[in-house]
Amino acid sequence: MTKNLKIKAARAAKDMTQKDLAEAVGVTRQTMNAIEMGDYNPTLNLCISICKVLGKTLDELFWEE
Amino acid sequence: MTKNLKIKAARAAKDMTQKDLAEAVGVTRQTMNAIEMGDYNPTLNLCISICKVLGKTLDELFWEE
DNA sequence: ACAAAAAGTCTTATATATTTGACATAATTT
DNA sequence: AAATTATGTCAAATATATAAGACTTTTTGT
Repeated sequence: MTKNLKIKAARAAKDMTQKDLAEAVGVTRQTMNAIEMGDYNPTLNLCISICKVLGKTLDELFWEE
Repeated sequence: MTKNLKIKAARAAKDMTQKDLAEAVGVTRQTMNAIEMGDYNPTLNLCISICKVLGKTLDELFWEE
């Protein structure tokens, strides 16, 4: 699996730390970190929560051509 | 959670049964059924596999406004 | 250069996605 | 109408996502 830089970028755009995002989404900092690092297979609901907090869509954050 | 009719429709468009789709995706028929029934929180990788088999995108199958 | 904050990594424990098998009902086919 | 196929559902077992805590490294700020 590959790093998810889109989340990192969207997070930066909102000036949020991994911890901030994790709390906003209701998940652990370690989980958020693992997702960004790409060694994780998150749950759809978690993906959707992340999207909503960051104001992005599933395709924008989790789809790769 | 609510029924995922988008998957059902995309599946119908390809003339695939739940079992067909499940096998193409490498998952159990029960799992596919549960996802369509909406009482499930599938994994991102599984969602992506479903999308690829059905020729759709994450937003098209799993995003709700 | 130092201090503090943020990010990355590991281990153990817990919650939950997914499997397997079996059975019931709905829909199709002959 | 009988037989076959597709769908829906349940219970028990297994695999894996996520939690919690501790520690290291990297980045940022002063």
